Amino acid sequence: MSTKEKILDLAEHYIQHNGYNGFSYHDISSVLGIKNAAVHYHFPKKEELANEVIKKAQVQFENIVEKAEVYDVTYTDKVRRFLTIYDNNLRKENRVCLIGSFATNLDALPPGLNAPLAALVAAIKSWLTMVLAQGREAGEFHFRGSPGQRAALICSGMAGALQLAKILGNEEYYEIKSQLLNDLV
Amino acid sequence: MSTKEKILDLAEHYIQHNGYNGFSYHDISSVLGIKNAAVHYHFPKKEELANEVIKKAQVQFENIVEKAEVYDVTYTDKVRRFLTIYDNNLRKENRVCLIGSFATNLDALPPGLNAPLAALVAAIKSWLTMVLAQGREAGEFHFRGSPGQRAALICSGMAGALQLAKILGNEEYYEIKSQLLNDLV
DNA sequence: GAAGATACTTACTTATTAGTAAGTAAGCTA
DNA sequence: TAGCTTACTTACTAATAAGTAAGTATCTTC
Repeated sequence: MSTKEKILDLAEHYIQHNGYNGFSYHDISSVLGIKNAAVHYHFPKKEELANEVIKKAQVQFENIVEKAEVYDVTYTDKVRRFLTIYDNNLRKENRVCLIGSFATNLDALPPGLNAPLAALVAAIKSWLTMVLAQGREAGEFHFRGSPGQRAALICSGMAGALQLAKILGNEEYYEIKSQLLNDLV
Repeated sequence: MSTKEKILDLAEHYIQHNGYNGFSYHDISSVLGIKNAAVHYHFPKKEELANEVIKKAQVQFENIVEKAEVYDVTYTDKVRRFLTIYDNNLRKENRVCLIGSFATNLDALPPGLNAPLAALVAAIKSWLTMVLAQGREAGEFHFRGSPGQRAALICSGMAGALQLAKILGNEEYYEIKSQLLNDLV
């Protein structure tokens, strides 16, 4: 893995553990055994670094969508595959949802991050809404409310679950996840 | 309102808008037209300031519980009263849940905040679990899963809803809230 | 009316922050 | 082999951070 990729991974790590204002270029460089100027060489501004982290999440989401398209036959499987994103965060030493982290510290963020963040959230909500609508159409889901509302609830519930897990432990996460899935069928 | 109370209110404001690491004593003092040392006079360390904010939230929660005990006859009303805490955050220029904010930045927080935070979350979950259990016993609720699981889902969903509202707008919040309530009955 | 407490200000310190300018060693390219 | 590019280091800067020590004005209490 290149230094640039390592920096990006560490930035992601810190954003999801400490928040955007809870880490410095020195934190990253010291872990990698390089100087903070080397981090600035790859990502001149912290805002650009955060922007790349968001882009990476967007790509990761698009990969999930693609795999769901190819491999998953049931809509439940598609939703479950989507939720592995959150599972992975839990496994990575109790990371919080990336979007949740940015949203929480939104007023202390460079304003340039707003647009890419909104685009990512909109893409996720739109895809999940579609999957839920189709799943209901196919008779697989029987939830109350509109697919859009339900999609918003799932994203919020999962993001909140990761936060709650940090304080009360991981069982909370799995219980919330299973309820969200149960309320779908 | 005393300067001390004003400082506390501003700290709460910043924690819920910027996160613990997204504001400074200078941010607070400049708004109040005093010097940063005056803030240190009332709250010597930032950790103590944050601790007082948590205590304030604990008191606020206990007031809600007390009022629910006295005024609310149905369990639905008790839950609705509890959810006004989140409504108020939304109204206050889209504040995020206080606990959610601390949880998100947990790894970049003074470790002394961990215990009071966990105590607050435990108290909330415990009370809400009780209300949901009694409401189901009384035939008022018919949700799936255990009351504890359902309580965790409601707290997570509401915290996530406030975060989602910051990015996609306030309608998301109300839709999520109404779904959480609908899934109860 | 003297003594102490309250609520600050002035004037610092030390540490950390994002960011930069200039230099360098190693590898690739014409 | 001369020159360019890549990936850094060295050595800064200016701003901001939390926190402190000493001084001061005002109010309260005996």
